[in-house]
Amino acid sequence: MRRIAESTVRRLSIYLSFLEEIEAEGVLTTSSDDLARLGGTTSAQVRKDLSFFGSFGKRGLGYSVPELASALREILGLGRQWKVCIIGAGKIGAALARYAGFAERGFNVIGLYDSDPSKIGNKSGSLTIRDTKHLEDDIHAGKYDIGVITVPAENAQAIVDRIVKSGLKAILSFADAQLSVPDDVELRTVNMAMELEALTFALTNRAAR
Amino acid sequence: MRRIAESTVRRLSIYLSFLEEIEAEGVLTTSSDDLARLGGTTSAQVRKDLSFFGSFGKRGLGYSVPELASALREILGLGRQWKVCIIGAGKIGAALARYAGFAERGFNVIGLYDSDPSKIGNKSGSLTIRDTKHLEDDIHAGKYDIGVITVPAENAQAIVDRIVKSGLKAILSFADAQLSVPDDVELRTVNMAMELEALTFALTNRAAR
DNA sequence: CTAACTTTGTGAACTAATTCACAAGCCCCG
DNA sequence: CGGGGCTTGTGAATTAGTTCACAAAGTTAG
Repeated sequence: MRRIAESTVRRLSIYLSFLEEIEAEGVLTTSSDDLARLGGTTSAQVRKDLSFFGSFGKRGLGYSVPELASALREILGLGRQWKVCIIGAGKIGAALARYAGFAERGFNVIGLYDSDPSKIGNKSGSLTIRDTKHLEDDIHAGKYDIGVITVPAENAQAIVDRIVKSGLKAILSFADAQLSVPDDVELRTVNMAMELEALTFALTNRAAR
Repeated sequence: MRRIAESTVRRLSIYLSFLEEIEAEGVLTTSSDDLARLGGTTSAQVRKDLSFFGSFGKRGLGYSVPELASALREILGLGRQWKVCIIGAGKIGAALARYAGFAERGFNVIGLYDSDPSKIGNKSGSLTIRDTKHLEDDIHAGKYDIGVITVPAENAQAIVDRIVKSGLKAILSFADAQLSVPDDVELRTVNMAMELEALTFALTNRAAR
């Protein structure tokens, strides 16, 4: 399989969320044009994106909503349950731990860690906060597929190094820090400062656009 | 000015955060090579990114850390304070409202809204939760530059429509929904589902990469 | 002052991503 | 059952973004 662009994967997510929405409404077929209108792209782009993975539509007719949704779930790896741990039981970590949207998509948050002794043992929702010193053992035991990092920026790289060393291959970081991981580990960073700066850049340079 | 790529703006943020880090350590000069190593890019990319905005270095020597940091702050629109409101005082909204990282960068969260009568009037940190029915008036009064949306996905578009109509030009959304805004409004979306799906896509298709 | 050494800034070359445009396939109607 | 009308799937063309490669400009040492 050819290397798939990140932008393509992002759009597949968008298509899928739209498909699930209309699937729930009982809509049976849709078209690349419909998908494009919602996703803010073009119908050619939609078809090109899908074409990397196969051929899912019927010419003259469009796509079967349930079939395409199911195919996209498979492509995106949503055909199974994923075990997630959150490291950092601060405000954001706790908010994420209780975020229902995760479970709906097959992401089961089954571990929450912190290094602050005053937090360890406390409950956050249904989870008991564990000491980060157990992280290595828990990861080795295959407890988790994905780690979510919500520790302060200055501790983030150290935690990442530890969990990478223990064999975790996918990390989502909310730390305002530039992290580095080996090539075989997938890292995504949600950096609020960066998003806000993209906004202020646009506001400041509006005249130029 | 030529249209600046989003990827360039993102990298400028990364360069700036590195510069501020070493500025605090008292480092006086740096090079495109240093900036590249940290940002996970190449020195040519760094120089190209900067070249869209002018010429900031000295050949043979590199860049003055304070000067380049200051130039980047100016370019990114961080040379001033920004007034931010958060709409949706749920878990995530409340966590963001108290997030110290915002203020450090000149983003002052001075308004927090919710439509739930049981929340209105409550305090979250130093902010009192206001009824969303005041949003239009407050925006018209010029209270805010940027709106952060943390309402449930199903209400997000309605809120966006209201604040756009009231004249707000920059929105950061955390709702798991595809939102649409007019061309002259800048919208960024942080979609957790999408980030996780990018991870599971990578995990599922690892062999192919 | 000159030569050796660095590092920037930037056209040119290259690579990646998007859009175009149209043949191919399928449905429906008469 | 054949023709008109749609919509897909996909090479080709275009546009956008990255990397190369080197002249220009500055620094340092002798």
